[in-house]
This record gives sequence, C-alpha cells and structure tokens, in this order.
Amino acid sequence: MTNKHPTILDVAKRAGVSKSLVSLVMRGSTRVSDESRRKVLAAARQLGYRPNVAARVLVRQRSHLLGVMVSDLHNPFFPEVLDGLEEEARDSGYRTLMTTGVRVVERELDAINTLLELRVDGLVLASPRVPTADVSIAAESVPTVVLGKAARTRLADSVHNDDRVGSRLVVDHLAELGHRRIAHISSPRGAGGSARQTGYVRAMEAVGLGDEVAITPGGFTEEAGADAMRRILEQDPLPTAVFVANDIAAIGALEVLDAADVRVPEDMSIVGYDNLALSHNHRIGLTTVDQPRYDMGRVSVSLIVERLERGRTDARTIVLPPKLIMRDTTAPPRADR
Amino acid sequence: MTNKHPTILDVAKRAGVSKSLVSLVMRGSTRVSDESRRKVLAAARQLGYRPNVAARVLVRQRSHLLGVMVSDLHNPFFPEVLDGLEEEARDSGYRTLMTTGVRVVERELDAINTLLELRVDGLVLASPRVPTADVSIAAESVPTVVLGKAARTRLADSVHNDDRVGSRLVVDHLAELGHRRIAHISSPRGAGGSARQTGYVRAMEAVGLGDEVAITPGGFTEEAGADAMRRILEQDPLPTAVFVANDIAAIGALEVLDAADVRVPEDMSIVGYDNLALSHNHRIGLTTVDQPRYDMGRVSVSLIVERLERGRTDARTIVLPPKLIMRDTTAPPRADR
DNA sequence: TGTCGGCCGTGGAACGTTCCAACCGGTACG
DNA sequence: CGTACCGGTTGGAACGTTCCACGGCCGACA
Repeated sequence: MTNKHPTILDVAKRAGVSKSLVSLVMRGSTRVSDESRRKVLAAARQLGYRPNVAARVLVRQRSHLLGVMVSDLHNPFFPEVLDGLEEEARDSGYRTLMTTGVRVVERELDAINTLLELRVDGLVLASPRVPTADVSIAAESVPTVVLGKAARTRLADSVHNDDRVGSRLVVDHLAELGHRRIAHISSPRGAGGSARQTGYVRAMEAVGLGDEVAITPGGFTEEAGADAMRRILEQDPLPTAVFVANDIAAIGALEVLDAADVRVPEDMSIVGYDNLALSHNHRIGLTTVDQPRYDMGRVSVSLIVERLERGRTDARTIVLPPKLIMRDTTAPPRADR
Repeated sequence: MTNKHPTILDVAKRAGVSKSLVSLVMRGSTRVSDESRRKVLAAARQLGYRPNVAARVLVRQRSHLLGVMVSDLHNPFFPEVLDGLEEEARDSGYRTLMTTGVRVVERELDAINTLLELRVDGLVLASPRVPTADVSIAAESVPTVVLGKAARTRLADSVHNDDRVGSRLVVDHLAELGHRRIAHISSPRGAGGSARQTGYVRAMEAVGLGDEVAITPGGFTEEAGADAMRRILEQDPLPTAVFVANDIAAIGALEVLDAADVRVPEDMSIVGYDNLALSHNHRIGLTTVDQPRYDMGRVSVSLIVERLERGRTDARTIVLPPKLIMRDTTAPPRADR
C-alpha cells in the first residue's frame, strides 16, 4: 500500500506539542509530564508512526546495528551460531542484520558492502571466503570479527574452535579403543582443514603411532569424502579407523563403505567433525567433534561490544574448545585385524 | 578502528570540485567529463569513501532494500528459498537484508520492525508465526509477501505450494503400488498441515479408498512423528503405508519403526513432505514431496517488484505445484497383507 | 519582593545525501 | 549579430531525526 510514512512532525502537530517533545517521548525520556506523554503516544498510535532509522543514524553517529555476513546459509553449521549472535546482541542493546554471499566471493563483497553502507556499528564475517585484504578494509572502518577461521589480519578479531585439540580428541579416542592403523581424509583447503590435519599428525605421534600416519587428500563435500574413501579401499592392509575432515565428507565416505559391504563400526570405525544435525540421526549415528557454535556467536558479539564500548583497539583471537561426541560409528577393531 | 567516515564533501574538497559533481559521479551519471570523473574517483579511492545509505534513503524516499524475516533459520527448508529471493532481488536491482525471529513471536515482531524502521521497500515474511493483524500492519506501510503459507489478509500477497495437490500425489502413488490401508499422521497446526490433511482425505475418496481414511494427529517435529507412529503400531490390522505431514516427523516415525523391527518399505511404506537434504541421504532415502523452494523465493520478490514498479494494488496469491520424489521408503505391500 | 533553581518544553542547527534551478562559455542557427 | 541551446558544473533546499542552548513558569528562600 505504501502510504506516505508519518513523521515526528505529523505526530507533534496532532498531539499539539513540539517535535522535540515527541522525540523525547519516543526515546522514553523521564523528563516529560505524564500528560504530554499520553498525548504523544496516542497521536503516534493513531497515525501508525514508526521512527525512521535512517534519519536517526544520520544525526547520531551510531546505528546500534550489528551486521552479519554469512558465507553459506546452506551449511547447517551456521543457524546455531546465529542464535548465539542474536542473543548476545539483544542482551547488549544491539539489533542484528544479516546478508549472505551464496558461496561466491563477489557476492560476499557485495553483502559486506551493503552492511557497511548502512553504517552498522560492527561486523561479523561468518566463514568468509573473501581475501584477507578485503577483511582488513572492512575492519578499518568498523570493528570486525572473523568467525569460524583465523583472521589473518591484525585489524580484525577472530573466533574459532581449536582444530588441533579436536583432532587430538579423535585420535586419542580411537587409540584408546585399540586402533593403530588410523587414517585421515583431509581437506587442505577449507576453514580449519589444515589445522585438523596437523593436529592429527601431532596426536598420532603423541600416542606413539607416528609410523601409522596415512593421509588421503579429500575435501569438505560429500563427493570428496566418497572419492577419498574409494582410494582408501584399494589399500592393503586397510586402516581399521578413518578420521574424516568434516561430517559432510564422512557421510560420503559412509555411503561408499555401505556399497562396498564394509560394515561400520565392525570392520572400520569412522569419525567426522562438526556434529551436524544430520549426524545424530539414528540411522547414521556418526561419532564426531562438536564445536561450541552458540558460544562462538555470543563471544563474537561481545568482542565487538568491547571495542565499541570499552574502546579496546588491540586485536584478539578467541579459541574455543571442541568436544568429542561418541556415537555408533566407532568401536574397538576386530580381534583379527 | 572506527575512524570518522569520509563524506561526499571530503571527496569534493580533495578533488577540487563541488559535492554535486561527486554525487553525480558516484551514481554513474554520463553527463560528467572524463577528467572530472577521474579526479573524483581517485579522491574517493584515496579516502576510502563509502556512500552513506542512511542519508541517501532519507532524501530519496526509496531504499532499494528488500527485507526478509525468516521465522527459523534452523529449518533446512529456507536456505534454498533465500537463494531464489537473493537472485531475483539482484536481477531487479534490489539488495536483500535478513532478520530472524528465532521461533518466538515477540522476536519476529522485533525483526519485522527493525526492517520497517530501516525503510525497506518491500518485505518477505517466510513462514511467519505472528498474528495476521501484525502482517496487515506491516503490509499497510510496505508491499508484503507471506511465503510458505496463506496470508489471511487482503493487504498482503502470498506464495506457497499446493498442499492439496501434494497430498494427492502421495496417495495416488501409494494406491498405484497397491496399498489400500493408507494412514496419515497430520499436523493440524503448522503451515500447510491442515491443507495436507484435507488433500489426503479428498484423494483417498477419489481413488475409492474413502473407507480406509485413518488420521493420527501428530505435528511437525521428530518427537511428534515418533509419538504418532507409536500409537499407530498399537492398531490391528496395521496400515501398509503411512503418509507423514512433513519430513522431520517422518524421520521420527522411521526411528520408531526401526526400534520395533518393522521393516521399511517391506512391512510398511512411509512418505514425508518437504524433501529436506536429510531425506536424500542413502541410509534414509525417504520418499517425499518437493516444494519448488527456489521458485517460491523468486516469485515472492517479483510480486513485490510488481507493486513497487508497476503499481499493482490488488492482492495476489501464487500457488506453486509440488512434485513427488520417489525413493526407498515406498514399495508394493507384501502379498499377505 | 527579588533571585535562584528545577521542571517542562521549544526552536534551530546539524547529519550526508539527492534533486532542482540556474549558471557559464561556446557553438549553431536564423 | 543576437539568440537559443547544450554539455558540464554549481549552490541551496529538503529529507526526518537528535542535540543543545535557552525560555517560561512556579515555588522556595533570603
């Protein structure tokens, strides 16, 4: 219907007061007589008045808006992160605005720019694929947090889980079950992939299995996981356990094993990373590593608020601990292996 | 770092021209000499100038921003819808801004308000849980589309799939396989739930199975689906096929069947609704009904653009056709049943 | 009675754009 | 030779807020 929006002046005229008084009432000031407040509120309601944020942002130089750019909404990793962001923002008196890059660098840049042009007070980049240089540019004009991976610039803060520790949890778990031939399907590219690989190698050495290290390059997709598993199946002897770089790839690997009649976990144990909703389905029951997604969201906002309201200027990196989730795809190796 | 943002005046001074000329250049006007354009662009780049959308929105009375309120980011139904929205908005020269209601009515209201106060040019409400009255209020100030369910107001447009037809596809498929005792786990509340139920009843009658109609009330959650299936298992004779109101609930039902050693599809066929990514996993392979999510997104934006740019004022409802996806949870009933 | 505060309320300036009317110098045309 | 027009450029007004300095009124106090 797009009627002309009523302004503070329309409300003022109707209530028979000045625009300044209306402004005071709208912002909930206490130094207004009850009588005036009543009149103003009534007039505003009758007219369907809604404050114009654009005008407000222009004059105060703060928007109290936080921008969140999410690289890929399809990844079930993000919703819970967003819950945390939302909650903490609310608690701190900010509102949240999201844009998405639909997995394309150029779009991500657009999405970030939209937010910046709106003059958000802070920016969260959730697993951005844009070059570090662009992150720096954004961080120069507004407090910025890179979430899900390390920001490789001293201008932005970062929040991510400790992939090395995550890998270590996995290897320890498998070694404790009695596995020795523990292979790894890696994802050299992709957020956290290389850290998980290094973590795997270190952990293997730490439990005295340095000689058993076996890395098959894969990726973060179902197809990549499946391909890698096919290559592993050509080996002899087979590993008794495989740690896959993330859950999606692990699902692909499971599919190959099913087709090849390799039983999980009897013949081979499988572990993923990320603890997607998919993974807890009883028909899958994937043992995996959980990242504290909700907390990652909350912490990101609190970092921004710290800069905004307590004037911090040095960059901080928050690394949160992952957690092993044991389910049905891991068990001791068979006695004859 | 939050440095003071440079303005159009800073750029003008640096380039030695007037602010008006800078504005012209920034908006890509052709009636500017190459020389001036060069100078202005250089100055803007050096200063890191970024236009202030708030100021722009204030003077033009259009933002070229479309607001999208998503009730629940956790529902894997939405990402693809958002892809469609994003794409069509881009093609039509708009940018997209999202907020979320984290499944709480009051938050949804906040989310909608945030968008409205920013003066978005149009609004998409994706499966909103807010009362119709609030939808109307929003629709009064800006073109509004309700996506995923019928808007029960003549002020807003709506876009959803044809749940009756979807149910009919399911029943026809099962009847063709030879099933007669086809039960339904419904979701009386929840978007589309009651339409699916009516569709089921009509379709059963249409194929001459009116006497076999059997409805067990459930819901749109895993738990609700599981509960309903437990109640069905107490019946004698058992139905040979069950049509569950959505995929999530169907997954819950499958879990109960697995635990009860009822084999799917040999002993019982199961069909869901929504075609979630979860459902195509090979270990689940759920037969289901697909909604054209991407198109639902695109169409929603085009409805808004129609009102904005071609001045349409009468409300429209677009109903898109669903599609049956056959997978592994349906088969002919066993001969002895 | 005069002065001082305190309480309410007010008008004007400012925020960073866009848009409009107008200007300027040069060229084409009658 | 005067006028009209054109490409390029300009300053000022306007958009809807917030903020600031100030004004009017009343009661208290000296």
